[in-house]
Amino acid sequence: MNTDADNFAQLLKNNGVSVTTARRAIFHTLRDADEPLKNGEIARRTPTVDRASVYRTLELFARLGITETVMRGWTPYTELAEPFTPHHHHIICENCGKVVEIENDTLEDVLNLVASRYDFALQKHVVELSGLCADCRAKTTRQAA
Amino acid sequence: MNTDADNFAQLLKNNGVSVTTARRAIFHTLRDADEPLKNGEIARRTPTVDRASVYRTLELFARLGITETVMRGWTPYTELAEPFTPHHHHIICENCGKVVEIENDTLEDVLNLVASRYDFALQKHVVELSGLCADCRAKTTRQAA
DNA sequence: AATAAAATTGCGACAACATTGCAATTATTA
DNA sequence: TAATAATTGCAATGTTGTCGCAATTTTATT
Repeated sequence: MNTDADNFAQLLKNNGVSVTTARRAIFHTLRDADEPLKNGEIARRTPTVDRASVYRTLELFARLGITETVMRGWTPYTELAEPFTPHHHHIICENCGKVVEIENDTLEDVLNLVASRYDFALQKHVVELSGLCADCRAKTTRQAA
Repeated sequence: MNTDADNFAQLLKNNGVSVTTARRAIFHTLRDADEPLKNGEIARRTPTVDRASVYRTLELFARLGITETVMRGWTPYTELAEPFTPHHHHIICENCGKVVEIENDTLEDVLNLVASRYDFALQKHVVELSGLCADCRAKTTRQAA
């Protein structure tokens, strides 16, 4: 078991970069959080590693596809990508901030369809949806009327 | 004519905030660029307005839905939203950086469908697709084989 | 297991980006 | 056009991200 950590190490080796304690530490921070974090926050939660190294590592992770970036408000958040976390998207309530993970094959299919229509081979995609959740919609409607 | 600027002024008034030269200047910067800009870049391109005011204004614009934010790489970019710019998405080639605007109703429909399935009333969405364009795919394939 | 070579890290200094309080200015209202 | 309210600029400060280089750690080799 502990397959994730192993896959992670393997992935680094396959790409000809070293498997270091710093990289493991940052990977674990991401793993433990299991939700998107600001880059600064990742640095803060990994005090054993220097800020500069954190950023360099994060850049590496992104390049190797270990992490992905999502937008929340105006700030970019980083989270582990596909092999280490199930593929999903978020939908955020603009009023209460509730975040729900969504998984939907139709959505994926349509994205690929659209891409191919423009003669692109889709590699990555970011989908961020936001609106009003049922609860807030009820409240808002009440006071709006 | 000059409807856009009028709509803009109207929108501010409707929301009970002042129509100021600073706000007009920033609006024009966005308008002239007609592509997403980093917030810092917006400040740089609007030297008549103090940086602090630019950020405060940008925050206001976002709140009023005048602007939207898209992610490119790790940095958030701001661009004018719906009423002032036609609704569209981008697909970016990871190799040559080519950016193509896409417009597709099916995509929109699916997004709404998905949202409603989670009991959300969709208000905004960000969709960023990236992959390989036809040209680059041809080249890449050649050398990969 | 020991060592040489290569890769990565931490450090310190720095640059860019963003935020805050407050006095001066500008827009709005009557 | 004067009074009031909103917004701006300024200046100081915090935060985030970057860079070069010497010290350390990892990896490859024996």
